[in-house]
Amino acid sequence: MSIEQDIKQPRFRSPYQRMAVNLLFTSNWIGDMQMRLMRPQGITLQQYNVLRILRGQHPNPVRVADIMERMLDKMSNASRLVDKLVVKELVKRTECPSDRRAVDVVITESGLALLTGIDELQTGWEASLGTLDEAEANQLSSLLDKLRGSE
Amino acid sequence: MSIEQDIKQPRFRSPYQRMAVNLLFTSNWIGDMQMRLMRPQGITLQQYNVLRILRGQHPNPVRVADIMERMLDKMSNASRLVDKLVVKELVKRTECPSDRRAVDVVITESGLALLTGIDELQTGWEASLGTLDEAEANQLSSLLDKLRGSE
DNA sequence: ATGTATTAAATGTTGCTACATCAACTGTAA
DNA sequence: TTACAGTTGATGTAGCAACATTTAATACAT
Repeated sequence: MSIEQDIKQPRFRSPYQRMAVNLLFTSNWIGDMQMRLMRPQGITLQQYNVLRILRGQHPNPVRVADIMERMLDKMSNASRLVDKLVVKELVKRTECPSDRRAVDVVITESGLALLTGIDELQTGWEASLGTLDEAEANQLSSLLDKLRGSE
Repeated sequence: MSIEQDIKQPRFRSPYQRMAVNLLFTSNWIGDMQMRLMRPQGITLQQYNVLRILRGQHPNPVRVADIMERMLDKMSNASRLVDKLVVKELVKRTECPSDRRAVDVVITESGLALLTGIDELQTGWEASLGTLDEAEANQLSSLLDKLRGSE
């Protein structure tokens, strides 16, 4: 369905405005599906992102500042996200011995197990994006990269 | 810059995962710029979206439910967004005479004036997306439409 | 060694989303 | 007319983003 129909706006000022609106809309559409995927697992999308980052470095610890740097949503409160994950016992937080300001965060076995389960769900979800073939998916990525190239 | 560099993740499971992550990231990138555009105007991005919808129907009133339907971010609290705009005197809220459950919302002169000023800023901002030419912008939109086609 | 600047994390505030629920109102059928 | 289902908007809650500020620890210059 065209973006015009999806948001019931018949005209746009320019191809650029149309593209920008389409991007925000499609991103929400994807984020929404991802969120619905995570909820039954007891975590939110942002908590999942933190866990993924931690798994990427496992068994090495990751500092809160490093987590922030790698998050998609810029930075803000990785500290509070880690809080929630500690409560769920999906990560462990220990004071960094070499720098007592810093905090080392490590994913637990329980956290790794959760991610393993989610991996399967993710693979299934990606299959539902099959309206684009691989070449088109790559082309879309390239256009996005080029768009941001302005910076 | 490639998405791999932007988020410091060297590999993705598939072109589809890469595309999805790229979409979320680029959408945040655009939303961020838009937000910075709005803030000096004293409104948030979501409040701006509500005003745009109201201007589209001006001088006809729009119901809260209609606003929700047209918002990019699905539905939730158009009611509270209208609250904030009423306080700023950018919109007026009156009980709908034909159906006392419904609420008619209309943009004020002050609201229209604000949007006129923002229009210029938007046009300037769109120019900064010029790393893509118009054909590429249209192509990107088409790919996004096709992606959502799965539904 | 001491004072200053810098860094890391935590925390407080505002605004938003998603969801559930509620209250008021309307339409319809018995 | 009355009962009930559906609709419209408001509101309460949890979670996250952006931003500013605070606290603690460290680095550095004098």
